[in-house]
Amino acid sequence: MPRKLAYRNLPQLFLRAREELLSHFRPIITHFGLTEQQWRILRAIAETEQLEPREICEICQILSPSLTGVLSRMEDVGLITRTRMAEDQRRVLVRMTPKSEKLVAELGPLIVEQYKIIEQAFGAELINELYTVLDKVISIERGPIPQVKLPPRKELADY
Amino acid sequence: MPRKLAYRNLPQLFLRAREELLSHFRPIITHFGLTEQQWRILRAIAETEQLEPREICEICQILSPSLTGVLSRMEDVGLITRTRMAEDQRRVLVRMTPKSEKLVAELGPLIVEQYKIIEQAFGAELINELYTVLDKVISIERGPIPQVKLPPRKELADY
DNA sequence: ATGGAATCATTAACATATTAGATAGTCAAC
DNA sequence: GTTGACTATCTAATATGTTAATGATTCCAT
Repeated sequence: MPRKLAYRNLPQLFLRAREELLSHFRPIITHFGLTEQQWRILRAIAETEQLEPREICEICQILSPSLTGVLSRMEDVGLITRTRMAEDQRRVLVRMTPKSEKLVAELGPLIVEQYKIIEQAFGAELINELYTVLDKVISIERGPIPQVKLPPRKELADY
Repeated sequence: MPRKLAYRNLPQLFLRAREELLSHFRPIITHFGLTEQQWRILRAIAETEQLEPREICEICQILSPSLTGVLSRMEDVGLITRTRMAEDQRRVLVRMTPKSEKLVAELGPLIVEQYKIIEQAFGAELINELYTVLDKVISIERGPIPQVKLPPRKELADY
C-alpha cells in the first residue's frame, strides 16, 4: 500500500529551483575550466582582496574539510595563494593571483550578462520575490527550533 | 581593487535557505542510519510501490551515475531490491523491502511532526510563499533561454 | 608560568556529484 | 535479418559533501 507523506518535499523543491537557475550559469563556469565551488570562492575573494578559510566557508556554504581540498587544488593550478598569518599561526590568508584576476575579469561580465538574460526570461518580479522570500528564510531571527523526540534504536540492522 | 559583481548570488541563496530547513530534518534521518539521498529515494518509492532508476533520478534530483552507487549500497544493506524487467532487459525495477517498509513507517511520522514544528517556527504564510515562488521557478513554461556567447579559449593554463 | 578549554585548519573514511565514455538491449528502416 | 540510431544503465576518474577525529596554536583562569 503506497504511503504518501502529508506534505511536499520542501528541501527538494529548493534543489530543483536552484538547478533551474544554475543550469544556465554552469556552462560559462566550466568553459573556463572552473568548478562551481572554485568560482564561488574566486567571486568571494574578488570582493574583498583576501579572505580566511573560515570566512570562505561561511560565505560560500562550503564545509571546512571540503574547502581544504578545494583550496589545495586551486593553489596547485595557480588560482590562489595561501599564507599563514604571522600573528596567529593557526589562521591562513587566501588571496587571488594575477592569473585568477584575469580570469575573473573575463568571466564576471559573462555571468552578469547571463543573469540579465535570466531576469528577462523569468521576469523581474519573480526574481525579486525570490530574493524576498529566501532572505526571510535565511535572515529572520527565530528562537531555537525544537526537535522531535527520537526513539532509542539507531542501527539499520535492527530492522 | 576589489571588484563586486552587480548582483547577489542567487543559487547560493538557495543553498543557504535549503540548509536552514534541512538542518532540522537531517538529525532524524541520520539517527536511523540513512543518508539524505537514501531517504529521498525511499520516500519516493513508498509513494508508488516501485520505480525505475531513471524515474528516481527525475524525482529525487540525482544524476544517473550517483544513483547507481546509492542503489548498490541500499541493496547491500537490504533496503531495496533491484530486478531487471523481462520485457525490456535494459530497464530495472526498484522496490522496497520489509525492512525499509518498517523503517519508513517509523521515520515518516517523525518527519511530518518536525515539518509541523518548522511550519510553526517559520510561519505558515512564509512556507506557502515558498511553495508558490519555487513552483513558479520550476514549473512555469518558458521558451528556450538564450546563452551568452563564450570566448574561444578554454584552458586554465592560458591565463 | 601552566594546564585545560577553545579555535582553526587539516586528515581520514566514506558517500555523493559531475562529466565523459562504455555496455548492452531495443527498435525501426532497409 | 542486419545495420544504425536510440535508450537505460553502468564504469571510470575526479571533485566535493559529511561526520568524526587529530594537530597545532592561542587564550584564559588559576
